[in-house]
Amino acid sequence: MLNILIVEDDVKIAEIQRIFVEKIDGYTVTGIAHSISEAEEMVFVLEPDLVLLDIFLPDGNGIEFLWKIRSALKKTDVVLITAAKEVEFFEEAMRGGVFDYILKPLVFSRFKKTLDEFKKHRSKLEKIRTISQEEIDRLLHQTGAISSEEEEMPKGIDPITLNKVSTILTSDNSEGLSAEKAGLLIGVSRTTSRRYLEYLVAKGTAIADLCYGAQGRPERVYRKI
Amino acid sequence: MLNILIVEDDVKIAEIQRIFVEKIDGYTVTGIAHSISEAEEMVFVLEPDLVLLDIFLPDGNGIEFLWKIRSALKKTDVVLITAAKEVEFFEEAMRGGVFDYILKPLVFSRFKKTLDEFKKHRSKLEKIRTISQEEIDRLLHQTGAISSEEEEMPKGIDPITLNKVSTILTSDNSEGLSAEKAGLLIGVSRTTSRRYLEYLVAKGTAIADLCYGAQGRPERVYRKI
DNA sequence: AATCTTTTTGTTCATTTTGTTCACGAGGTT
DNA sequence: AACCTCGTGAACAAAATGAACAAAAAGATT
Repeated sequence: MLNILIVEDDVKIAEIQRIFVEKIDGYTVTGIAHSISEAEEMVFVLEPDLVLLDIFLPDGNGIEFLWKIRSALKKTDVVLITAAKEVEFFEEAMRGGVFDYILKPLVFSRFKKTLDEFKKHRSKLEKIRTISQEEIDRLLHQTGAISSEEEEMPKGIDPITLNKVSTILTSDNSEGLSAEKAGLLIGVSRTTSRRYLEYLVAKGTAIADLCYGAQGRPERVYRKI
Repeated sequence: MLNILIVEDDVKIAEIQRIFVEKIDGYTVTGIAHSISEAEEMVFVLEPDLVLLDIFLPDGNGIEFLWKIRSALKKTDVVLITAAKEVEFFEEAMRGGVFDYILKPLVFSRFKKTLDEFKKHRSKLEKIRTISQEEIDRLLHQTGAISSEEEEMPKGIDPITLNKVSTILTSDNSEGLSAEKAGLLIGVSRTTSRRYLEYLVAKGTAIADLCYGAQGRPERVYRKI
């Protein structure tokens, strides 16, 4: 059984979180705090496994509270649940080693996913005393092992063509390349260059944007990350 | 160019790390420290983007040094490179928000993967001011949007354009945005921006109001909920 | 209070580009 | 030689946009 402390000033939202937690097996809510001061009183006594923490509270900042937890409790993890969409908060949260960062409005499916992951995470760590690189990669990034150099290519993707597309995308200095233009530069059809560009987007190596013309459907342009 | 500080007591291994870094585009090694005390002197002056940090050093513990970095430098990330296979260290590192944890012996392909990810990570964060749940999931867990249920877009609504409209509406601090003005800011026609703004109203994410001028039909202005 | 003038909305539809399907041909295998 | 596999691109349906225009909503004028 994992213990949870909810820190959320909005009474109704705190209640929703409690109901959500109780719908998920293996968790107990041992405390609910509606302010940072209440939370500080409770967290060091309860020593919960997990704190569900809001950032904006009337009497303090959730991230500062996160640092207090970090300096005092070595076994308590934190999930931020907040409306703060600014990257600055997210960056601070990452450097504070939060387990997850959930944006409001709270959706049950997303919430459950985090708690399920956390349960898995804890039980995995409990079972082992020493760790391997594969396990680290899985736990830290939830990504499989590096598969020792050889990148698995999906069907329809050829390494040589991919390299060409990737290269001209990198060397492009204008405001993005359309599939048409990219294809022309390499000497393949729009269809093919598009296939590779979309693959890069899916992989996270490139991003897609829209370029609106005088009329007609806008052009999809691709840029390196 | 991202700056790296290497903290590693073994001179030979430190040298290997320097050579590895120089093989990867976009990075410069600005300092090498062979002890914690040297590292402390250097890190607060250099303020590197990334510290490659060992845990066991003759005059101190890398994880304690990590906490010193965390409390003083808000823009410096850390990758642990260590032979410490014990989960306790790994857990502490996770709670300290390390970017990655690499086990010795150091393999170039694994090392490069981390630095490539870090470069992507930084440039992604640079480009955005506000963040979505999808982006968070990507950045925090590298799980490529498999997680959340695919949001079905109605015909005529493109996710990219929707995101742009939604963003400028959120960042608008005046008394509401007209379709005309919103379109101008994004680079689309009034017709298009209107289509998306009305979609947001229908979805309940935005509200519409009227702004009466000196004469003529009043202007419809949109605001975030 | 009826009508005019002004300004912006709401809608239609041509235009442009996307996204998908499927046949083709190169290269390898039985 | 027959068969299979896989990357490619021509062809086509679907989608997203904006110009144009009629309708609407307000104040101004008679």
